[in-house]
Amino acid sequence: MPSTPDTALRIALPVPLPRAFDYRPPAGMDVDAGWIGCRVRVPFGRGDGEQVGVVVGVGPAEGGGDGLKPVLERLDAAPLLGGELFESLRWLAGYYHAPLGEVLATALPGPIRAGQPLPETARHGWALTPAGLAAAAAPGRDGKPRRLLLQLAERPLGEDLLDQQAEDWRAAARALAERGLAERLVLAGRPEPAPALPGPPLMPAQAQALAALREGEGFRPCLLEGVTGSGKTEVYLQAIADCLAAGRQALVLVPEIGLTPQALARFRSRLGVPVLAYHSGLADGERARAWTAMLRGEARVLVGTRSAVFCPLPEAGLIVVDEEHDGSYKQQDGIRYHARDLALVRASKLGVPVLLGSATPSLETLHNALSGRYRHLRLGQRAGGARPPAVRVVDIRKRPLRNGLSEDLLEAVGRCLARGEQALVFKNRRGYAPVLICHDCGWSAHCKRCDAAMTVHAGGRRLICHHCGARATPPNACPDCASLALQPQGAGTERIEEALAERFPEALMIRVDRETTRRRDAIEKHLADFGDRSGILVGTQMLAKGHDLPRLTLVAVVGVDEGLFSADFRAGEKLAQLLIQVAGRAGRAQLPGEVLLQTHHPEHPLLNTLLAGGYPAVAALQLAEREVAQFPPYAHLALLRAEAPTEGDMQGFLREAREAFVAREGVQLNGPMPAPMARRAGKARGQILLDAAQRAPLHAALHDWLPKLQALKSARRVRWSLDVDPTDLY
DNA sequence: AGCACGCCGACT
DNA sequence: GTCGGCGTGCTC
Repeated sequence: MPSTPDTALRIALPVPLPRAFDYRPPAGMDVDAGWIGCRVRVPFGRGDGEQVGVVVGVGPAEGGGDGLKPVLERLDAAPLLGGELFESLRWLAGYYHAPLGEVLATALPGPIRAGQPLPETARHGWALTPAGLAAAAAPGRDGKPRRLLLQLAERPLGEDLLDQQAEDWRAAARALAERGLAERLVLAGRPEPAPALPGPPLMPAQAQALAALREGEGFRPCLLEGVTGSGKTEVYLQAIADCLAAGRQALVLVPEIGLTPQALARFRSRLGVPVLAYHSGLADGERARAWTAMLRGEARVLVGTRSAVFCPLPEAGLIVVDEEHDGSYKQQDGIRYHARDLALVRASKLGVPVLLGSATPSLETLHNALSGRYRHLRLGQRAGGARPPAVRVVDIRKRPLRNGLSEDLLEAVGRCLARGEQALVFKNRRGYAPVLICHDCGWSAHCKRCDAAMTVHAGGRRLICHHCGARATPPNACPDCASLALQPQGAGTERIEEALAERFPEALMIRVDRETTRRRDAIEKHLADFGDRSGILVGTQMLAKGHDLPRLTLVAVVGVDEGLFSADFRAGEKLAQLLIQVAGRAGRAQLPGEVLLQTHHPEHPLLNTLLAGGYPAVAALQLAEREVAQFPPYAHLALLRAEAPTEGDMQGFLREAREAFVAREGVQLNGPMPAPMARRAGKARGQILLDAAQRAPLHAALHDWLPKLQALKSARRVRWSLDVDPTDLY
């Protein structure tokens, strides 16, 4: 469009205001649509404040164009956000009812958002000199330099790629350089797609799944359902190799605890191109570099956690979402987006296949697969002929428990150790005991700032609130009745470890939970130390997936009952997923596995269904329940949460919010109601839940409602947020 | 969210 | 007599 005197630039800024801002072009500059997607520096607010924003539109100013401030500086010569990614981010802003500026701020790596120039992404590599090429053609003495020489004779290799293939190539390279046979240089352009290294032969089910994935073209959402060990990763690898061979980029999303060095190493050792990692543990500069390398097409494969879904894919060929049911794909603060759902939207706009993998698919995804919206690819049995583990329910009604452990369970652990194998005792609760109770009057230690009991730690010498982090020293006597009969009630991982150590004093044992495993790679270290020696692992969720434990044959689950009677409508689904995941750790081809579920409710339908029919049966049962109760995926939810220092402010806001809601056909408003934890960290918490059978009226209602909420004076006294498709109703 | 402007308590 | 508390209003 021609630039007229009143042409303005619409700019999204990283502020929580639901609109863009108009600016005048920089003095003497013409603007056109080529500015859209570029970053600009603009004056903002009173005083001399500046912000970096993104141009989202060019056209006549809405207010006539008078009194607009000028753009100070254009930061990108070419759009940073173009085409599909920009469209997908617009979709995200609309779907989650979040300001576009904030969405852009969430999507861009820190330094890029802050206006820094795009980082240098050039790769250094090694190539043979003419003398080197001649030497490669002639016979020579075998050794590391010789092998590198032959490798480089085929093509120059990037240092990233050499790092991926062997850790000790640098000495060999230096030796070649000293003899004038090889030289270090900057590699221009993109990595040549090299043939993938051969993997194990595919089993029939894997080959079928791959063939079904390859069929057709354009957007194809596929659910790859297969139990632990059925070879999902092998299908991913082949699909990625296809994608690379076609000269296209691949994005692989993994859960937060799934991006282990082993997982990365597996991708790296098999794909003939550099594999970039992207996760929250990366330094700002590294994230910016990986993002930019994808933008420039220099990087071909990116494996990352939730936020990796925002990386540019100018030459996309495939998106993989591993463990698609995993809760870490949903962001739980700021813009509460679901990375799996954004991955689907991106794949659709990009016209590429998206592969959702899981042994225990979310009910949403399963529903889409069963109704034919997604291709449903199934992998049947475990690789290498391993049998599924035998599952036994241990009924502990009226049985004495020693620190939460039944005699049955202890004996099973003893037998496992006697065989020289490994046992995993799983308890979804860290600490010594979940509550300190007075045996005489029933008093229990509660957090002053939360509606929650304090967890006993350090063998009874400390109380910690798991919700706000508050610490306290346990009283010597009951504050209510002065009795000295204060007892830790129930058991967490710490107490279970203690009890097992008492019973099996000789056994090697480690505990893996947030306490013992602060750092990201600490699990790896722990498990590497453990190796394949016989012993006991005690732990929480953290132990449920990943990490190869070849001698693990017994999995004992101690904390089943909490999940059976939770108020959360997703509790059953989550418990079934967790049990399947943790049970999947037991057993290998040569060593059959055993799983024990210790419960007070052996007759519970969820456990019986799981035992009789596995996850598919539980999923079918849960889907039927959701349909009757009109919960997702048969209905759609949005949750307005509010928290304030005083109960009155919080309730006042939610009351006014309710009054501001304009009734709409097909949308129900429930509440205000207290949050399941009505007080947390000293704040009163409440919520309003909207539900609707169809998305369209729900989103129309939210579109009308949000500006009204923003305008409420009571909104200033509370922290509030809207969660579209909440996964937890707390 | 920042940030500035604006009217009421304990300090040099 | 000031420094500063955070209430409320605005940001092209």
